Formats: sequence, C-alpha cells, structure tokens
Amino acid sequence: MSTESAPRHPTLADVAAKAGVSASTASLAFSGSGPVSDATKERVLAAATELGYAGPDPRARSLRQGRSGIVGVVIEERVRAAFLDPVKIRMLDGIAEGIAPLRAGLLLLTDTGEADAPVSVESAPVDAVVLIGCSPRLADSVAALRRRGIPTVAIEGAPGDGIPEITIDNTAATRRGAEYLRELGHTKVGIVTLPLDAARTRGRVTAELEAQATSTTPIERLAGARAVFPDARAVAGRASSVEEGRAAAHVLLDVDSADRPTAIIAQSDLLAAGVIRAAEELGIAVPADLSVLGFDGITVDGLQHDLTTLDQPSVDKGRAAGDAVVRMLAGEEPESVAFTSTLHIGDTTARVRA
Amino acid sequence: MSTESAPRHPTLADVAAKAGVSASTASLAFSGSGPVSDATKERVLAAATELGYAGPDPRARSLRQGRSGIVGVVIEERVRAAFLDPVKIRMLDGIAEGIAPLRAGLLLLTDTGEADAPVSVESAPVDAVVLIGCSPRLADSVAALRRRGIPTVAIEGAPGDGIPEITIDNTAATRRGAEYLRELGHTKVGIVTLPLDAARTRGRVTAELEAQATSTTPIERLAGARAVFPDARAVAGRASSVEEGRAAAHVLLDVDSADRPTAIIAQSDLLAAGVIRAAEELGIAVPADLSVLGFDGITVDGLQHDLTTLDQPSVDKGRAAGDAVVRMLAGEEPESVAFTSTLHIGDTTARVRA
DNA sequence: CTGAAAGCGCTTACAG
DNA sequence: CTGAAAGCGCTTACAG
Repeated sequence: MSTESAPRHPTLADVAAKAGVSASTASLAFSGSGPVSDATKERVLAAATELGYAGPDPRARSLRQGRSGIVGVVIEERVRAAFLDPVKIRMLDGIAEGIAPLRAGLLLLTDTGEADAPVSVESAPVDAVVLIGCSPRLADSVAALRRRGIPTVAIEGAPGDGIPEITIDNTAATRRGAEYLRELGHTKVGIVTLPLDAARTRGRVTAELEAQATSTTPIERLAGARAVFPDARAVAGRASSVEEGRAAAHVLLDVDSADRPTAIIAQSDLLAAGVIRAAEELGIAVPADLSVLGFDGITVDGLQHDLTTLDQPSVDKGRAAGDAVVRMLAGEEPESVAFTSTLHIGDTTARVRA
Repeated sequence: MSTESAPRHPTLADVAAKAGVSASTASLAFSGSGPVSDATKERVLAAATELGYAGPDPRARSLRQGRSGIVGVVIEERVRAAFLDPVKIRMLDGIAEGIAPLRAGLLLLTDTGEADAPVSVESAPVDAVVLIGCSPRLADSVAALRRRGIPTVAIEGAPGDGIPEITIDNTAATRRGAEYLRELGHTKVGIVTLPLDAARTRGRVTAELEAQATSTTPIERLAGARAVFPDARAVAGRASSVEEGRAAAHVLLDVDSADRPTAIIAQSDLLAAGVIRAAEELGIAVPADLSVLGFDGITVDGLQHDLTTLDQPSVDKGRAAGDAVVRMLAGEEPESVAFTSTLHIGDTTARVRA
C-alpha cells in the first residue's frame, strides 16, 4: 500500500460534476429532502460510488445547519471513576434513549476546570449538554454554556436558573425506608453514607465533616434517615462500592453486641451489599440479626439476597434528561422533573428480635 | 425570563466590528496563533465580553481546519452492556489518555447496523475512530471509514488491512496459566468461558457451539487452556459477570466428587469471582479443594481473595490505541501492538491434594 | 503588527 | 424537477 500523493477526498462538487448535475441537486440526491428524479438520483449515486465519495462531510453540514448532531455529557474527571457506578451507566443509557429522536451522538466531557483539558464544555461542538452528578466547580462551565446559548439539563446538582433539573426524592424516600425499619421495631440503626466531601473522607460522620459536605445527594439521604433516627451513627464510604460498604459496616458492627445496630441504612445498593458481606464475616445473620436497607434498585452482581431498597428510576432519569434536551432544541422550555423512588421490600429486612 | 426576539448569537465578525479590527485580527486574538499587540488583543477581548461572545464556533472552526477534535469510540449496542465490563471502562480511560495530545473528546458510537441508528460511524464528525471489541457485522462500518479516509484502530477484532490492531496474547497467556495449574498437580480441570456466539448461549461448550463462535477472545483463551488440558469440560457464561461465573461453576462442581475438577480456569476475573462464590456455597474450600484462575487483573469489588489471574494491561491497550490514532493523524502508519499478560499468583490456587 | 480575500463543503431559499 | 447564488463562521496564507 503506497501512500502516493494522497489524492484529496472527493467532495459533493466533484460528484455533481461527474454526474453532470449541480451541487444543489447532488445534495438533494443524498439528503432526500427535495424532489429529485429517480434517474438523476441514480446517476449521482453512481458517480459517488465511482469516485469513492462516502457522503456529505458532517463538518460542513453541521456548520451550514447550525447543528452538530452531538450531545455532550459531562461526567466526573475520569471515565473510570464515573462509570464505576452502575446508576450512572444506566442514566447514560437513558439519555441515549431520550435523545434518540435527535439521532445524535453522545460526547463524553469531563468537568476538570483545567486549562489544558481536552475539548471542554466551553469549546465542544455540541448542540446541548447534560450534566451528570455535577460538582460545584461546574459553575464556570455552566456560565459558558449559557453564554453560548447551549441548552443544558442537569441530573441532580442544581446549577441554577434556566436549567431544568432531573431529581429524585432522596430525603423523602430514605425517610420512608427508615420508617419501615421503625415499623419493624428497629431503634438502634446505623447509616453508611456515600462520600460527603470533595476529599471523599472515609469514616465516622462528624458534625465537622457534614459541614464540609459538597455533595447534595448523601446529605439529603442522611436527612431522611435522621428524620426518623436522629441519633443514628453514620459512617462515610470513600465511594459507592461493596468494599467501602464492607469497611464502613465493620466500623458500625465491630462493637459490643449491646451497642450494635439491628439495622443499617446504606445510601447505595453497592454499599448495602458490602454491609451484608461484613455481616457474613462477623457471623451476623441477615435479616434475622441485622436488617439492611439499600438505595438504587440495581442488580448487584453476585449478591444472592433480594435487597430491600429504595428503587430509583435511573434509566427514566436519563431518558427525562434526554427528552428535556430534545424539547429545548425544539424551542420549548421544559420543566424540571422530580422522580419518586419506591420502597422495594426484599429479604434483607425483618422484624427486630424480641 | 422572557424569550424576546432571540437575538442572534454574536459572531467573530461582530466582535471584530465592535473592537474596530478585522476579522483576521480578532481570530488571532482568540487563537493566539499569530502576532497581535497586547492592546489590540485586549480591545478584542473586551468587545467579546461586552457582546457576550463565548469564543469561536467550533463547527465553523472544524470545517475550516478539517478537524473536529472528536475521536469516535465504537462500542457494543448499548452503553449499559459495554460498560458492565470493567476492562472496557479501563480501556476507555486509556484511550482518553492516549489521545490527550489531540485535546479531543470521545464520542460514543454504537455498531448496530440499523438504518435508523443515531449518528453512525458513517456520518459522525470524527477525526478518527477506535473500535472496541468489535463484532463481525462491523465490516460495513469499517468499509465506510476507509472510504472516508478516517484513521481507524481496533482493540481486538482484526477488521482487516491498514487498520492497526491492539491485541493481547490470549492463547499464550491462558496456556501459561494452565501450565501453572498442571505444575501444581491438577489434572481434572474445568473451564468457564465468556460468551462464544452472538446469541450468548449459556451452558456446556459443545463442538457445535464452538463452531458457531463469533468472538475471537474466548476462542483463543479456550485454545490456550485446551493446549494443556485437551479434555477439560467447558461451560459458557452469558456475560462476564459474577452471577454467570457462579451459575457456570455450579454446572461444573455439582457432580460426584470423583468427577469434580480440582481447578477451574475462568476467562475473566468476574467469572472467577463467581466460581469462588459457588465453591463457598458448596462448601468447597478455595484454594485447598479448588484452585481458581481468572483473567484480566482487575480488582473485583467485594472479593476478599487475591485472585490468581492473567493480568492484562487494559489501560495500556487503550492508551496504545489512542497513541496509534495520534500517529495516524500525524501521517504516520503505526504498527499493530501486541501486549503480554502476566501471570499473577494470588491465593486462589494451590497444589492439588494428594 | 494588521487587513482584504479566499475558501473549508455543504444546504437552502429562490427562480425557473 | 433542476440550477445559480448566497452564506453558515471561521482560519489561513498573503500582502502590506
């Protein structure tokens, strides 16, 4: 394969010339958005094939049309970190479904405010943007998006006016779960939280740590649990993972059995799976001796239990965000959407032992 | 917030006019790629601020420059399916690192050959494309990419000439792992494979199923295992997951203890974790009564064991693919890269009992 | 250091 | 049903 003089790729003009028609007609033959005789269309397509023309250049098309056919999704710094969480992946899937009418692609954008960052929110050729679990530092990006007039939707994160938000009832849902535990007779309850602060501090949740919290979701869920069990001890994990849940549960469970909680409220299903794991290790039976409540409603790979959890509509959230994007691009001003999580009662919660 | 007559967004020309300079100069002030006096630059920037100009339109820029600053990544049909696999996520992370010099974004593309698909490989405004775990049906897309002259790199999948591939030594690595098991005295060995065919058939691997296989990776790894244990029974999982590994292991282990394998070769770490789980359930001690070998070298969330596994450089693979893309865009013709996996000896393998 | 001109490749009113 | 013209918003040689 010799590289030769790298012949310029053929353009629509080349094809039109070869087919003996105007560029306009050739364009119509490809887009099908105008009346072209079958004979002409065939001739154009034949010329294209002969020249090895692979269809209109998307760059030129997007300039002309004012649309790039790309929707940006802003995630955390690294792909790895963001997609460790099955809930985020499901949301992404939902977004893809929601923007389907746009026939657009999803561009991964990170929200590192660094100047040397790759294509940023400020300069990416996107028609719209969805912010996923966005951090406070996102403020700059939001400002840029607004200046650019790029429709923006946020999934949990409240970045300000004019931006529709897709949320769930973190506080109320957790409260509902906590009330269920109380109905089962539990009074000694522990809590395992998602990372509260930017540093992802692990360990006992102190007033000090709560004051430093930057993430709204864990704080809201914590409030819901505290509404029912004001004095519940809480331990924060460094991430939403089985391993972190396990570690946090050990802190709560590795005490005199008199002090030991009879129920643990975990802020995610992965954390809950870790709590169950810790209980197994300590010979504490679930749910007989320990009730465990999760949050998310995902299927935790390898977990044998049917977890009692707050089932949140992750895919729906993504779809709603995608749908809002579609509406905004159509000139509408979609409302924010608040979803409700439902308490799924599985086999990890039981009445407290007499 | 009244919408009013939606004032056209300001363009570089508007800014230039306001600043009293030419468009060329205004452009230079933004890009910094030419000599502009500080005074002029300041004037331009001030005008931009005043008009609410957020910088050059990326669409126009990409048409003019012939680069969109976007690299496409072709994954399986659904985001959810593709990113269930931690190895793929790590590769994606590696790709992001590899293309960093490009300062480009990653566009998620799916390889459904459907006509009504969203922005496809055929029409996406990408400068280059990385194929991840691509299926045979990808042939059409590859043809389109070639016609378009879009540099393409494949991570495992051999889509043909001119396309550099990033591979690992599936067969040799598995063989090495199998030999290690043999050295430990194992002769009765079972295999748990990744999905072999497009339908993801679960269960015993028959000659018939092997003949229908469309995925190269599991076939290569199977060959490596069979090179040492020709008669080993194999069971296929529907996916790379703990749950599938568990189910497959039950098929292999739920037999008379005389027929029971003393070691199981799993084609992924998630599958291996499932095997260990099944062993726990059956009261079979790992590694005392059953040795378990994985593949990947990821950290399986919640797994207490230090898994003996073939450690493959997932992130490196992605980075190499990204690097190849960068080179191709620079006019080079990068070679294919073959990585080597290393046997990591953990605590899940032991000498067979006398 | 600055400006006038051309053009990236396409699509879209507008005539005919 | 087809064509000539304009222009999407920018960047880049090229003069000065």
